[in-house]
Amino acid sequence: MNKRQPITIKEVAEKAGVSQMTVSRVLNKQKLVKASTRERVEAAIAALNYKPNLMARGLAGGRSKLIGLAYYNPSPSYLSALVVSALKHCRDLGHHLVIEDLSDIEDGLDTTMILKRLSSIQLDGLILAPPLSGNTKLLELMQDIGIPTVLLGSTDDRFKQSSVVFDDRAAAYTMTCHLIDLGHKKIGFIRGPHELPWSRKRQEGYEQALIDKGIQIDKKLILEGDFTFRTGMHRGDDLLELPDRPTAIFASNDDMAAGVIAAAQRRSIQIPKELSVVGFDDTAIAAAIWPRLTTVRQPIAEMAQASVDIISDVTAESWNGEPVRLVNDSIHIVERESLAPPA
Amino acid sequence: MNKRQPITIKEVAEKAGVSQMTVSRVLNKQKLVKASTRERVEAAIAALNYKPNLMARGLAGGRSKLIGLAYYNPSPSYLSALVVSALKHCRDLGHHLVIEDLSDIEDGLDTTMILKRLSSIQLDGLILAPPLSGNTKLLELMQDIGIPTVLLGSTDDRFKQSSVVFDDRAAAYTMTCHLIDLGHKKIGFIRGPHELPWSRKRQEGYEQALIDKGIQIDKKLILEGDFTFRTGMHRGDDLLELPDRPTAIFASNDDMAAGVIAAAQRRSIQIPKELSVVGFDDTAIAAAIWPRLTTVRQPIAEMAQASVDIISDVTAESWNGEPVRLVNDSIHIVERESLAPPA
DNA sequence: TCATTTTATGATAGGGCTAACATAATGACG
DNA sequence: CGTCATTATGTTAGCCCTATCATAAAATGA
Repeated sequence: MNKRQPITIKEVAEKAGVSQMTVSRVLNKQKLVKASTRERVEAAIAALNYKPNLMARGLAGGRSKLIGLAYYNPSPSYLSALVVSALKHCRDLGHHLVIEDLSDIEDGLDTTMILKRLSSIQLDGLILAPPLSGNTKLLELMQDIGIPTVLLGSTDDRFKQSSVVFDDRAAAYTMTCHLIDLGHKKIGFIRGPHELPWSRKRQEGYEQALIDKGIQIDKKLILEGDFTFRTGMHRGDDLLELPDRPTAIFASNDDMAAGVIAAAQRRSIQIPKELSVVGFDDTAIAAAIWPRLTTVRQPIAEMAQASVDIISDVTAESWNGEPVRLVNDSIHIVERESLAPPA
Repeated sequence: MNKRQPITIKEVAEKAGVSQMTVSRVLNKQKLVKASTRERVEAAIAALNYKPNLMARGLAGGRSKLIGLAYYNPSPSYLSALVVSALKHCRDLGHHLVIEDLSDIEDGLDTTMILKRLSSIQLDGLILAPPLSGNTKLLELMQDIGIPTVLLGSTDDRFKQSSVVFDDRAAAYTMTCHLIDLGHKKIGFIRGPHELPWSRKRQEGYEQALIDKGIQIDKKLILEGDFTFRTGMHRGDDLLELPDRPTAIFASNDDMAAGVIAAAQRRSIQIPKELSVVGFDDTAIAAAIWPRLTTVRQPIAEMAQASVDIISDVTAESWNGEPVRLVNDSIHIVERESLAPPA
């Protein structure tokens, strides 16, 4: 039928007996259209089944309705939580999501490549997922290109960029206190890579809790992983081989916690009877192993949604130019089966 | 510096002392440019750090460099494997990936909504991930709009659409034979939802293997799950409660296999000593539990890549109009720790 | 009532690029 | 050296929409 030749704004205008501009105004929900005219135009749009051409819009107006989401070596569960939520919200707001994988951009940071990709596509804004949001050079670059950027999980006051962060420190603090309140005194901690700010934040929360509860920090109980299952298992092995092994292990993400559980199960250590294991993030894997992980929920979906909102707002004309900084402070411990008082 | 006003093709043309069209031809890698001219233009592009404007390109040429990837209620690991791989390949080919979540499109299939979203964005092509690729109504719709579509994991000869499929039947057959060859005779099977073609295919493979090896099919050993960890655990419980319980369980995806392992561990059944468990897909979870899952690898990454290739080719002018149908027949069993000969 | 503000609509001009055709330069060959 | 094919480049006209400014209509007020 009318498939080959898409309807254009011109035809709608004719059908409604108005100018293209009026149709455009209706489409963009501007105020200056009489109610009766608006209705007529909307009827014409519906009748012709008209859909505005994004490309033309982007070209003419400068706004593309395209939001970028860039990441770097993501954990699958984190990525999909992020993508799914961002996507849902994009759709609600009439945007589209363009995913950019910057994984093979080395620390050398191939500026040319990134620039080429990002600046040719006229994104309305860009969401930088961790750990990209901690990459100063990249932030600088974005500031230069002038794409409105939202940093996820990290802020940097040197740049005028919006951000949505989670209080990692407080979350880790809360979880550690929870462990201590249950009676644990020897709590192993597996931190993330030292170069990532949230690794540090989580460790700080852990240490502060120990201090506040009057427990000596034992450096032997603090090991570093890289947020993967594999290193979680290795560091778990290390902790379990200690002559006086911990009664609980707090891994600073779920993948590593799953690794610790695997390590314990290989040694036939009963969880949670002989060893408690807790994680961080509440990603899909937390509920997909047995015993299921007790973990701190990181509100990934909410944060993704907030990021999309910010870009949507920043793109709007009413924006005052100030970066938006959101802190999500909903700390919630998801109780499952991997945690119990010490024997 | 030169950030506010992006460089346009015009400036490049001036700098190189040629017409815009020649620059355009260089950009689009057409043949009809003299080598010396091409070099001059390329130098100008590099010098000015010019990046073509996608929107303008899409508007003028009809090709947007945008490839859509639509899904419905994905498993996180499958989704991220898909996205990451499709993305990588898109980048290599200079495309961008626009993700579309059709999850809340009910079976009623809100045509208007989908149309509105998909047809306004001028996608060069659309990849339909399972189970969308099995949705006849949707396929019909796509055919009508005329977007080149690639079906992932499913074909439908009624439509002239390309597809990339995996031989689920053969893979399940191979795995089942492998179990039997190890000495297993009572093999439980947890199938997927009956409405999905690949659920059926996998079950057929399982049953055919039993038949070929002269083992009676026992319907009590075949249960249905919905590809989630949760139902895997429940059906695992069911199988393990059987008076004469199986020595091996073949779950038709990894999430369900993980559920079976959890169920066994709760009953202190040793894996693989007392029970072997195998999965299907080789997604991230297979290596993120202990014991790690022996599973059939589904080449998600390769298939995603192939899909992108197809769209890229179909978009090219040289295309002959025929749908491309690819079958990936690289069946590979990933041996890990969850499988052993029966006690 | 007419001047003045406010509100609603229209006309025009691109935005950056490519398709399609037109032209110019080059080469082949009798 | 002219003819014709071939290859290389240029010109022009849009693609579909929105910004901007201009105009028209309605509302306000003295």
